[in-house]
Amino acid sequence: MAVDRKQLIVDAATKSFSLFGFKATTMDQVAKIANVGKGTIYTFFKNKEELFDEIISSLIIEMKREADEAMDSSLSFHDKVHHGLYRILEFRIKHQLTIKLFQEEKEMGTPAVMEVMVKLEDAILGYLKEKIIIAIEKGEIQECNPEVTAFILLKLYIALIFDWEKKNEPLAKEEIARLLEQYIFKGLSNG
Amino acid sequence: MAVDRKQLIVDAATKSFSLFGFKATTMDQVAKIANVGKGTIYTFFKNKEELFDEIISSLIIEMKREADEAMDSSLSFHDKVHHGLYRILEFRIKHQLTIKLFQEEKEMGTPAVMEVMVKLEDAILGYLKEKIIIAIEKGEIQECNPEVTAFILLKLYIALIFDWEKKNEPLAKEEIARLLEQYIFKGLSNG
DNA sequence: AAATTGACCAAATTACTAATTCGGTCAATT
DNA sequence: AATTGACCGAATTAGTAATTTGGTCAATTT
Repeated sequence: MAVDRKQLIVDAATKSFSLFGFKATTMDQVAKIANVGKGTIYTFFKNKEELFDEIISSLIIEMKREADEAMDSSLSFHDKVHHGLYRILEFRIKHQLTIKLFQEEKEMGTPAVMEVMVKLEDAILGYLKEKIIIAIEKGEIQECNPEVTAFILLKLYIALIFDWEKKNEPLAKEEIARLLEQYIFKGLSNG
Repeated sequence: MAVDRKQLIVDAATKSFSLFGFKATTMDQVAKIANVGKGTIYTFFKNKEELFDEIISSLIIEMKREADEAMDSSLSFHDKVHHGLYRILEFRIKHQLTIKLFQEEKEMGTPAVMEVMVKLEDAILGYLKEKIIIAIEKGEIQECNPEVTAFILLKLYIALIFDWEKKNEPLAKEEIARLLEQYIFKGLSNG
C-alpha cells in the first residue's frame, strides 16, 4: 500500500506548528518535512488555516478522550469534575502544540491562532456543560444554569492552575481539589 | 498664593494619560497642558514613570475609599464583598484612565503599564485579604487561607463581569450577587 | 485519467536606512 | 532659588527596497 500522503502532511504540519507556531510555519516547510510537493497539500486542504483547523479538531477529540478516561464513573461529581478538568489542563501544559499556540496567542495575537483558542475553550465549556446537565438530572448537584456553572468552573481552574503560579508557589493537585470542594461544592459561609 | 505647579502637572498628566495612554503621552505635551516648562516637571518627578506612579498611587487610594464607602458595616460579609468588589470593578470601567491603561496593557504591552496594573491588582488583593481576615476573626465565615480566598473572589468577579460579556449577554448586578452566593457562600453540592 | 509536482506570481512581510521624535539635562533667565 | 526651553543622544517611526509567503496551474509522473 502506498503511503498516506494526507497523514504525512498532517504529521509534518503538527510537528512544525508545535516547534515554530502557526505564523512561522511555511507551507514550503510543511511540504518538505512531509516529503511531498507543495501542490499536494492543496489537494487535501483548501488553505493553511483549514490544515490548522483539522489538526486542532483532532486535538479536541483527543482531549475529550483524555477527560473521559479521567472521569471514573464511580467518582462523586466534584471528583469527576476535578479529575476531568485537571487532566484537560495538564494536557494543555504537556503538549508542545498547545504550549506554542498559547504563547503565540499572547505574544503575537495571530488571528488564526486566537480563533482556534476560542474554539478550544468552547469545546471544553460544551463538554463540561453536558456533564453538569447530567449531574443535575441525577440529583448529584442542585439546580443551576449549566452554562454559567461550566464557565465558572473553568475560569476558577485556570485561575488556580495558571494564574496563581505567576505570583505564588504552585498549588498541588490535592490542594486544588480541596479548594474546589471548600468553595464551590460546600460554600464558605457559616450559618 | 501662587499656583500649585505640582498639581497642575499631575492634572495635566492624568488628562493626557487618560486620553492617549502612557506611551503616547509626551513630556512636552504634559508641560504644555500644565502651562509649565518641561524642566519644571523634573523638579517634582525623577522621570516619566515616577510621575505615572504617583498618579496610580492616588488612584489606588481613591479606589479604596470608594470600596469602603460601598461596604456598609451593617451588611453581611458576602454582601459587603459583593458591593465592595463591584464598586471597584465599576470604578475601573467608568474611569477613562483605567480603561485606557487596560487597553494599552492588552494591545501594546507597554512595560510601565504592565507593572502598574500588577500593582493595582495587588492593592485590590491586599484590601480584600484584610477584609477576609476580619471576617474570619468575627466568625462570619469559616477558616480559610485569606490569600487564596481573595484571589479566588477577585478572579471570579473579573470572570463574571468582564470575561462573560465577551461571548454572552452581560450579567445584571443582582444576578452576579446571586451567583456569588450560590457558588461561593453556599456551595453547589447536594447532601 | 488521476495524482503529483515545483516554478511562478501577486501580496504580504521583513530588513534596511533616513528622518523624526522623545525623555531628560542644564546653562541662561526670571 | 525657581523656572525655563534650546539642546542632546537614544529611541522610534516612516519610507523603501528586498525577500518571503500562500496559493495556482501547466507540465510531469504514475
